[in-house]
Order: sequence, then C-alpha cells, then structure tokens
Amino acid sequence: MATGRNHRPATRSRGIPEATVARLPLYLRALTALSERSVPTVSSEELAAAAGVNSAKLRKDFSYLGSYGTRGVGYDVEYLVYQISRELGLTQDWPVVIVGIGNLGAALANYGGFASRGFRVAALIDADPAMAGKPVAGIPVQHTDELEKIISANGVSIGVISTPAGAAQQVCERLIAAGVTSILNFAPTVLSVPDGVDVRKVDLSIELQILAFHEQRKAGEEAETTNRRGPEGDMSAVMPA
Amino acid sequence: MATGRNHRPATRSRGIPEATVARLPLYLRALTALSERSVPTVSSEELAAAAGVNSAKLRKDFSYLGSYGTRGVGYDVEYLVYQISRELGLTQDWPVVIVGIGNLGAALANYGGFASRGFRVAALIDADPAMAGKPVAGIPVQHTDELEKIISANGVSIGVISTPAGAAQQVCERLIAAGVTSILNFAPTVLSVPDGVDVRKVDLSIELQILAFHEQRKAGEEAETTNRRGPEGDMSAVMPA
DNA sequence: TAGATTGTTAATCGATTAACAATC
DNA sequence: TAGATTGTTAATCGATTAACAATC
Repeated sequence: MATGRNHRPATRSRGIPEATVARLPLYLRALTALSERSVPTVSSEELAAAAGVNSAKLRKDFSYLGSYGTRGVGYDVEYLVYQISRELGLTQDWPVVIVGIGNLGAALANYGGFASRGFRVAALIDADPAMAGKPVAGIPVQHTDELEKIISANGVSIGVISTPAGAAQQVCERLIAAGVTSILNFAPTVLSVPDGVDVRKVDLSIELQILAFHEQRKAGEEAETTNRRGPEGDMSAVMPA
Repeated sequence: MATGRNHRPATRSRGIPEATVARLPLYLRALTALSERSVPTVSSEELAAAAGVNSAKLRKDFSYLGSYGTRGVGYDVEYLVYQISRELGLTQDWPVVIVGIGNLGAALANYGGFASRGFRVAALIDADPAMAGKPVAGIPVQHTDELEKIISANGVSIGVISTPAGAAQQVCERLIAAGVTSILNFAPTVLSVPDGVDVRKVDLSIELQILAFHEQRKAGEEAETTNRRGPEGDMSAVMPA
C-alpha cells in the first residue's frame, strides 16, 4: 500500500508547482467569462484582478506553462483558454461516478458546472436498493453491487464520494480496485489510499471551523480594545489527572 | 473597500500559522473519535496516522498551541480535545445563515456535522417567494427581504452562500453590510470583500479540474512508456492571429 | 521612437521535515 | 534506571512578491 509517488525518474515532469495548478481553474474561469464577452486580449493586471490574485503571481504561474503572452499587449484570450484547458486536461472528456446519492450526492448530480467543462456524470451509485432505478438529475441511480462493472465499462478514472463517513473508506477501496485513480471526497473522514491515487477533500465542517477560528480572533481583539473578558473558559473539568 | 488586514499592531497575535489552523479541525476529529472510544492518551505518532499527516508536523503544530503533551507518554485525549476546541472557538455557539436553498443549500441544511460542533443553522434564506415558509431540514425558509433583519436579530457573523454564481456577490455585500464577517462561498465565483472579512470557498469544479490535471499526467506518463501518442491536440484553430 | 506589459530574477517569506536533546 | 515520546532546532523546500530588463 505504498510504493512512492515518483515511481518513475520523472520523465518529463514539467514541474508545474501544485499551487499554480490549483489556480489554473481560476484563471480559466475568468478567461472564459472574457471569451463570452468577446474580449480579444487581456493584461496580466486585468486578468489577475478578475481571478482575485496579484499580477506578479499570475505572470509567474503562466511562465510555467510557456510564453503565451505578448509584451506591451497582453494575452490572447482564446489562445490562453485553449492552453490552460489543455494543460488541465480538459480537452478530453472525463467520465465520473458519484457514489452516495443522498442530499449532497443529488445536489452534485444536479450541479450544472459539472458537465460544462470536460466532466460527464457517467453514473450515480447508491447502496440503498430502494434508490435503484430512480432518476436523479435525469440519470437512473444504480446499486453499489454494479460499481465495478460501471467503472470498467465506462473507463472511469475519477470518482466522487458523497456517502456517509462510515462507508467512505470501503467505497474508496472498491473504486480504486476497479481502476479509479482520482477521488474527490465529500465524506468527513480521512481516506487512506495507495500511492499513485490522488485524493482531494471537500469538508464543510472543516471550513466552518477555520472561519470560527478567525471570527474568534476578531472578537478577541475587539474585547481587548473594549476591555471585556478574554475568550478563556472554565477548563477545570477537563484538566488532565 | 481596503483598509489593511493588520488594522492593529497585532496585540497578542499568538501567530498560529494558517497551515496549522487548517489542520486543527483534522486533529480534533481524530481526537473526538478516540474520545468516543474512551482512549485516554495518544502519541503524536498514532494521532498523526489517524489524521493523515506526519508526526513531526503534528508536534510542530501543537507546539504553537502550548505544551499540552507529556514526554514519554503522549497527549491526554480529553484535555487536547478541549484545548483545540477552545483554540478554534468551538466552545461557543456560532449561528450561521445559509443563503440560497437550492439542491446544495438544502443538502447543507440537512448536513448533520453542521450542528454537531458549535455551529447552529439560525436561518435559511432564499430569493424565491415560492420557497418562503417551506420547511427544509425542519427550518422554514425565509425570503431574502428579511436578510438584514435575520442577521442582526440572531447576531450572525458567519454566512454560507449557496446561490447561483450570478447572485453571490450581491448576497455577499448584503451579508457584510448586515454584520457578517466570515463567508463560506459555494458559488463558483470570486467574491470581493473588504479587509477584515474572511472568505473561504468550496468549488467542486475547481477540485475536479485539479484532479483532471493529475489524471492527465498519469495517462501521459503511461503513454510515454507504452509509446502511444502524447496528449497534444489540434490547436491550429485557436492559434493567435 | 515612446509607452506598455511580459517573463524572469532574486529576495523574502512561510511550511515541512528529520533529528535529537529534554524529560517524563 | 531504561525506554518512550515530546518539544524544539535547524536545514530544506516551496510559494510569494517586487522589481526590472527584455521586447512588443
């Protein structure tokens, strides 16, 4: 269950930093909006503002992709849309399966932005036999028993897990055994996967907790100013023995 | 719309690194699971494994909070649960509103982990008059007209936006004007906010695109090995003029 | 040519990690 | 005391940023 991510001497790993990769979708979205408005070119300053980053960072990011701009002019919008799309692998179609069709799974299935850009919902899978056959977002839900068959029949390499936390690891393992190598996990649990499999997680609870931390600090600073009591609580009950 | 984040000489900014803050919820979750199993103490090695990080990182993270462990022994689970909860601001109650009760908003409202830990859904808000009064997750949806009233009546400082992209910025501005200072954004758009307001975003489409990038690279490496054609496409149609 | 803007350099900053002295 | 494990140091790595030479 661990063979090392760099299983090859990095043949042609163009080495785009992970932080840059994570911003490319942001640039792409801004560029797509410009494209729809038929804007022919855009400067790094303008595009950076639209994407919510600073322009030095954007230019640095683009420098990893190549020299796609023109000094004194800016970037050709259409050309850059294409280059980033290609870099992200969006010029091909990615069939994905969603496992766990509860409230969240249904919301994901209905999410429009899904299909819009390279991704196609190949199947919806749920463990509840009562769900089988029912259409969600126009796609009939299939039973978990069919999981392996569905993955291989559709050549699925990306799986979305929106099951309860307790089921996620097992679903994850079955997806991987069937050939999936990228997983987007919405279940609030840590998935353990072999090397070579990418996992990204989306966790509402974690995001809220991070916000709460900063909220508290804001409130604390205020309290310091106005001379109220600090954020300390009674912790006698939980002091270690 | 920009006054600088460090509006004060950082009175007592205990300076916990942002990367550490983002991991605290992970540790807390693992600790809570241990607590439920009545495990009294845990080593950095064990806890790190449960949280999916390495132990050096975990110890470094904890060192920012204080010296809560015992050399040769490990960490007292209950005590650490309390300390991290307090650090994250979870020993108090955070009323949140969810704006935009479509598929996703309803899924969020129904999400159990929400209430479990310091957060309470104070209100559900939607712009569709037909939704008003309808209960979602047992809470009647209120109309957007009531937004300001709801925020101030409930002392809400955290808002969740799950509206369509087009409505998000305006909703964001109204939330902020009404007193919200932390926003969790599910709409696929960049929100611009004044300094002092925290925004975190969750974006399915971006996560999938990042996965696609890595998927493509895996496929590319394979192709290089098996001598198939690379991932280049026909780009003559989009070459700049 | 003059003005604009890229692509790159170099400095800085923040995060990760291994190693180990401190100490239970 | 011997064994275990923390808390911290220091080295390394990766990301950000400002500045500016290159060049359209």
